[in-house]
Amino acid sequence: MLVRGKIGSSYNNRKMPELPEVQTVVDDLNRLIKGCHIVDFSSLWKKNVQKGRFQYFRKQIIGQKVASVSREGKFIVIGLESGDSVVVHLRMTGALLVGGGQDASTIKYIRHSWCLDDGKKRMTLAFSDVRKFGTVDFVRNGDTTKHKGLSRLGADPMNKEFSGKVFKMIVHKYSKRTVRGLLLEQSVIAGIGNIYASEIVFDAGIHPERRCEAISDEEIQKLYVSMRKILRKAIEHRGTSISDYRDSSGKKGGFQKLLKVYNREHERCLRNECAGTIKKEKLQGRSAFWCPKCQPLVKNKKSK
DNA sequence: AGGATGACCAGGACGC
DNA sequence: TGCGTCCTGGTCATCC
Repeated sequence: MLVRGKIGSSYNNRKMPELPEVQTVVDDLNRLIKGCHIVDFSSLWKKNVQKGRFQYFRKQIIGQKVASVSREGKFIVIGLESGDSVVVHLRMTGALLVGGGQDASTIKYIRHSWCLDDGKKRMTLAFSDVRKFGTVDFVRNGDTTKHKGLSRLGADPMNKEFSGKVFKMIVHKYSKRTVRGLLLEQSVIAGIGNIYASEIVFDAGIHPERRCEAISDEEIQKLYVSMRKILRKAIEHRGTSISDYRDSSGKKGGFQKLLKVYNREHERCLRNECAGTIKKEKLQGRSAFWCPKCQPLVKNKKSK
């Protein structure tokens, strides 16, 4: 029996599924549900299914076959053989669990479930979501322009075409933004959330509030390398679990052991030779963590 | 007009 | 015990 009070004691320290967590789920689903037919769909929170058009959603997907699963920013796109798509966003506490992945900490929060058939047996794909912010939508012909969230997504930082050159152009274009603000802006760079934004700027040794126009080309390059490195490492470790995140088997990720600043307020900086203390502050309404010694706030230049 | 700010959504934890 | 506040990301309205 899980003692939830203990697990959730650091409630402000829970985590959202960001790019690496979503990628982990997508990779798992590709392995587990590709080729399955959708036999049935039910929901206990219809409000978040196609903005309340539950019957429409259900009708569109039943009988369809799962062709592939992919990621767009933090969205999970379940491609169907007809060309239509089911678009899922886990928001803060969502998890997609296949078969027996449910445990005590997730089973009581199942909001929607799909009954799938792989030709030999039936299985359940369950959407567990404590906060009920997660959404499920149907998109005809995979036309992403018809989906509000998908249509507004910026470039994917893990895409091969997202080069250092492209990143530099973005940083120059959004010169008035802070570095952290830029990393978190889904319409520019898709997939980075609070945890990884803090980890990336720490790795690059850049203060989160530096303005884009004030960072050197060398720093832009550093930031680019850190962004790709941190995200790649987190995917390798199957994401970060602080409280809620579970992969599709209900298991936690492993990247939380490698976090250098996130959730470490008042703790010692982990960089060798640094005696700094990790600072936490709300920036643009979200908690940011950084080491004031490793990431000094170099005065932002006034624009010329 | 671009960027910042705040409300909203939901509900568990926590302080009093 | 119970109430108010906090916290979280994405979206949207509003303000400067």
